[in-house]
Amino acid sequence: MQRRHESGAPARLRRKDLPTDTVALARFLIGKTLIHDLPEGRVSGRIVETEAYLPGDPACHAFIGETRRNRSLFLERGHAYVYFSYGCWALMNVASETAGIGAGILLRALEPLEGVPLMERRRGTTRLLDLARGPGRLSNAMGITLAHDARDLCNGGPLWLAGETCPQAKIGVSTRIGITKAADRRLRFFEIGNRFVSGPAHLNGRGSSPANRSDWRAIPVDSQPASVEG
DNA sequence: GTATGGATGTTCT
DNA sequence: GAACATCCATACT
Repeated sequence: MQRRHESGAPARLRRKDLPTDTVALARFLIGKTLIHDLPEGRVSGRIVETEAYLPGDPACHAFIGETRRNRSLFLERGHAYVYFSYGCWALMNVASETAGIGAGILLRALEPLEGVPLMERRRGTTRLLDLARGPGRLSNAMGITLAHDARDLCNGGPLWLAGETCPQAKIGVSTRIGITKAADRRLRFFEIGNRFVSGPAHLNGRGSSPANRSDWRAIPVDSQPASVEG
């Protein structure tokens, strides 16, 4: 679904606005705004896809214990964990839980809102759909690099989270993408029907055959985070 | 629309 | 030296 962004930025999210629980935060972030104020101007986008990496989760980088690479996951919620993936890409996460507990949310896709020309230049394409669909593209379009690892997104800095630019649509849940450990857990969240969500259609609520219906499901509006898996 | 394979560098064994 | 929360081009149905 296409959206025009409204004039004026939504309010900054403060740390106390963020749920502490990792699954709750992953769901909360869908529909919120990621903003980066660069010297060249502002780039921003609507978060449409996230993945939760929980405490004690074998797929979470923090599972092996705190190392130099993953230490940002152990920061208080609202800090960035940015790491280098597959030799080319910086992947952006938001640390969750309380300080000392290693867990976080991978931001997988954005619907571009502001600074589209800047994103196009960084990405080397003018295809709106390809600017920030996928975690590597997202960081590339937003100008997020390893230098942003451990940054606090809630301290008034240039990289920050903001509220919704329009009401949150329904959220779907599926298995996570591109992992081998704990691959059956349903910890990927996305805005149902949004074309800027990455991954195969059968995981995004757009599967054509009825057999694919079981690959994802809508989350009941009032469900508790603990009940969305399974 | 989906599937496959190569490229890339850091981290940890 | 293997693993890796990916992307892109290419070759299919």
